[in-house]
Amino acid sequence: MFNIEEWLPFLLAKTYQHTLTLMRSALDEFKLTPPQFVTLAFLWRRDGINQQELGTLMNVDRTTISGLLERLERLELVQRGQDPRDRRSWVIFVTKKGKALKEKLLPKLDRVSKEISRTLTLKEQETLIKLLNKIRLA
Amino acid sequence: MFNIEEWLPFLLAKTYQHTLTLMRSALDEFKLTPPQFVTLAFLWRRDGINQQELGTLMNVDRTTISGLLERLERLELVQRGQDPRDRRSWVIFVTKKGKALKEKLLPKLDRVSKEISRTLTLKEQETLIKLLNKIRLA
DNA sequence: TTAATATAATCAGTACACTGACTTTATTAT
DNA sequence: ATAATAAAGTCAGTGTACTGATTATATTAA
Repeated sequence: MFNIEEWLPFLLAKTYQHTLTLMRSALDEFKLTPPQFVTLAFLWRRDGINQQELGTLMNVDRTTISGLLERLERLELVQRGQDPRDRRSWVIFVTKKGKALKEKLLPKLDRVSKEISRTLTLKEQETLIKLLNKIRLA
Repeated sequence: MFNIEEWLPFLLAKTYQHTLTLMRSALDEFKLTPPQFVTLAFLWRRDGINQQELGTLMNVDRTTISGLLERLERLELVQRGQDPRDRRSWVIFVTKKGKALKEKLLPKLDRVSKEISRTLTLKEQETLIKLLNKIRLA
């Protein structure tokens, strides 16, 4: 018998929604959304790439990246400049303001993942990450 | 050091997106979206409830349920009728057409969850479901 | 009973996330 | 060198998912 509540896609959807709620309250004071934070987190590591490359790293559609960066630019956290070697693409840079957020945001977001998995033992947390990674990289 | 790719919320987001892609191709021929299917699956079990109750079961916001049902009604898969005992609420019914989909959809969707977790052993699949459930019901 | 509160649903507005069409610039093939 | 193709990004349109405001109906308290 099919039980939707034990169906993997449903469980993933709901646990993900739950993390979104926690992230939103953590990010609220910064006027940032969860996907905007994730985008920043990728750019902190890999500055100066183009939208295509960023989308590939993040597993996000090109049109979605477009909008995300537009909003991050409006917040003055990133800046897009022309790539002299390929005039089709933008090169994305994190601004000083965007870099300054790093120290404040990381501890907050660390707490989010602890909060989500607070009912799991440390070993279970590791297992969960391992299994999700196995699916993701399949 | 913070590594976004091993961060639980990110992993949940990406595995969930992956399941959405698989679901979309499974549901394509039925002109149904993943959340629309989930809604139907809940209604197959619990017909005649109102939007509030459905939202609670599904963990979905009241306004989201509103839109989902409007689209399912447009597809003639559900129908909303007045509740004589409380004129504020609708009572939701699955139509004959909506019930008929059950036999066709369930096997398709069963295959989706198998496909997602095809790189996991059976034991790992059980573990994953157990851990996600633990988070969800926390 | 009337007034204050609460509840069910909708509406307006914002942000993802995707598809498909389009523009601009690069690359490749003839 | 030109034509065909591909790639980077944007735009329009649809569907979630949310917040906050509003409407209509119920419930509760004075």
